[in-house]
Amino acid sequence: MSALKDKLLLVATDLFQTRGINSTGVDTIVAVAGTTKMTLYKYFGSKEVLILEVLKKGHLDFQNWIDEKLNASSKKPSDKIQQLFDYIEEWVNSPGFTGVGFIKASAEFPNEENPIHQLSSQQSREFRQFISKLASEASIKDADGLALQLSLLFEGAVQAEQMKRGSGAIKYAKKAAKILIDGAIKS
Amino acid sequence: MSALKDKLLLVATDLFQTRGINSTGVDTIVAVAGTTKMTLYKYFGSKEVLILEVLKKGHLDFQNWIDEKLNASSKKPSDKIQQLFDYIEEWVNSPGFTGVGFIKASAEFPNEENPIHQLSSQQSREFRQFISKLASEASIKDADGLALQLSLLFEGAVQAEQMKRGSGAIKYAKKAAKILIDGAIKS
DNA sequence: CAAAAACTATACATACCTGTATATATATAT
DNA sequence: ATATATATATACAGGTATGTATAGTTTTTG
Repeated sequence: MSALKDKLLLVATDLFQTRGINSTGVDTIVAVAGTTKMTLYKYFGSKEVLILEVLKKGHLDFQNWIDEKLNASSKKPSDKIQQLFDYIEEWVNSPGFTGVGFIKASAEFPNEENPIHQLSSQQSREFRQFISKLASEASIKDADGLALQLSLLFEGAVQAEQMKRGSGAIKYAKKAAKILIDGAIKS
Repeated sequence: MSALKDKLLLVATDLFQTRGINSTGVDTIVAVAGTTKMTLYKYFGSKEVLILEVLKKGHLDFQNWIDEKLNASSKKPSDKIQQLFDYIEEWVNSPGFTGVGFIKASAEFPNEENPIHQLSSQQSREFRQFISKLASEASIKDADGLALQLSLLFEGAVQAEQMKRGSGAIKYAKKAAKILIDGAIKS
């Protein structure tokens, strides 16, 4: 991967999150990245492609990070699901955190036929399936149901944290998650 | 209130939710409303004012609707908080539902100094305080904590429902809410 | 009926957007 | 050292956005 392409992805990720996707022009992106439009359009054929790649990279980075954390800390499935929100909290509170791409993207592109909306929707679904797999491995009966509930807490908390940093939303989401997980295990 | 102003607010509300705020031009709004830009700019001095008024009306309408429902069904505080998500479900599943304004608006205007973001943030806070008051009247100890958790579920579920209609998110949010409320009552 | 208010029709100024065309400079590699 | 790939600089085409200016029409009201 070229250094400039990487830089463009990094800058675009930050600007999209802090200023919004539609409100960020390609001129701004290349200016901040220290390059020109010609280069941007060489690596990404259009702004839409750039947005899609930003979303893909963000999702992949998060998935890899959380996967690594969970595997490093414990091998027991029942521990993993319990620790999920601990790591989400750590991730949200990390300095570089600017939000979750697919949550904002789906709000800015509500049309279901739009490729950006479709990718966002798919990533949300993938994350839910990831939680469901954790729940399933922890022998929880209604794994899909619990996964949906936990993903609601996750998306709600990230939303709240984006709306106002340091809102404490994650802390209470974590507590709620524990209650829901414990309830799902017993039943 | 003028009939045309009302129509403009109605049309703008729908278009903002279904196509996004930034993606909806004033030309489109006046065309659908069957009037002209001159009229729009007479009632609303700018697009920003229109957006703010759309948000205010949407929030007020929802608050009035849910307030009325809760007061009509029961006078017992402990019933009210339990029924909150029943009515939210009814509201989300109603035909006219197109989403929650302040959730999308805060995503499209992430800058905390933007008046639209500030109003969205305030409305989210107001709704949380409304839940907190319900919880408090139902003699729940950590009313603020529970309110935050329920609002996360609410925002997450609406987000999910906006992302994909008929996702069943509300149903599971309701179940989760019940668990969290019961847990908060006992402790 | 006549005056005032409300509304329409249309053109336009200004700014910004994405995407491209053209020409030039700078590394890198054989 | 010279060809090739990579990046820059800049201008511009075509579209769309918000907001305004001007003039004419309809509706309401006294």
